[in-house]
Amino acid sequence: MPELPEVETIVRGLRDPLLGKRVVGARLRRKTLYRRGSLPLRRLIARTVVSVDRVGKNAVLRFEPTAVLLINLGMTGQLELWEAGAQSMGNPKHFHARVRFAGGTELRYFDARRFGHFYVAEACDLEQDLNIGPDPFIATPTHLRRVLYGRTAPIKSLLLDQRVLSGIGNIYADETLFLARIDPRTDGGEVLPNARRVLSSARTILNRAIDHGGSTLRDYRKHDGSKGGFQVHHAVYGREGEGCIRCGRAIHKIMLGGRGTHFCPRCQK
DNA sequence: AGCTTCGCCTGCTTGC
DNA sequence: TGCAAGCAGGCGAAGC
Repeated sequence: MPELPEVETIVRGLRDPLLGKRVVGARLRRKTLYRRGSLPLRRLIARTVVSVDRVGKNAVLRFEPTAVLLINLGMTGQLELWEAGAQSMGNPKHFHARVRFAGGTELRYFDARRFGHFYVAEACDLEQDLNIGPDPFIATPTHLRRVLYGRTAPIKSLLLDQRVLSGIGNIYADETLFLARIDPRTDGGEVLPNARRVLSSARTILNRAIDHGGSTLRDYRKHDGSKGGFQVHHAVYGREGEGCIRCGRAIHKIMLGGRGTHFCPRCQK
């Protein structure tokens, strides 16, 4: 599942190869992958990439003359950087879009479950149009306290809400709460005194994950087709029944807000 | 408004 | 062995 570390890894890999390149062809075959209000992908033809960044879990490419391409990978989206003459790594069965650049480089999009979204606009206010909050590297404890104040939903569910904090998905929500030693079922409003610890834990986990190129459970791949390495460092996610790395007690798995949630009942209060 | 559930979608896993 | 049901979940919509 491409969360912040996975998208950050992909974006870093795409930045140098794409900066300054001019689009000579672009096509998205499956219309359902467009986010509402998007211009067609071919609108990018004859424009040049001037920046490649990440906002929350989205990859954001900006162009001159003015245009912006926003890609959300959903659950199984893959961005492959393809060079002329190379073998494609993606499954052709799930090939949905390509952007061709002068010189022969292509950006290819694969997505088995098709939960991803493309959004093309002449200009856009990202935070407003995406309706997302700051990511954990940008957010302050004050911001977190403000958005959690009085909330009765479980903190785990609120960490998944991109309007509260952007970039965190199911894996890193569980890992963050383990490091912060907070029970995922705790009411959001009761976490206010620990907002600083939640934020610093999120940053620690996300930074570690980025250092390892993200977590590959099944589908996630970097831009060059290789896998991430952080999955072997998960403390709780996917470790139901195994021993807690801190106290040895079995990790529990419950459903919270419809999501599988992993935690140590002894270490997380 | 806030909280929860559902639907989208495919492929791997589980159970009969 | 084979088939059907179960499960995974990011995100937006719908229901309460």
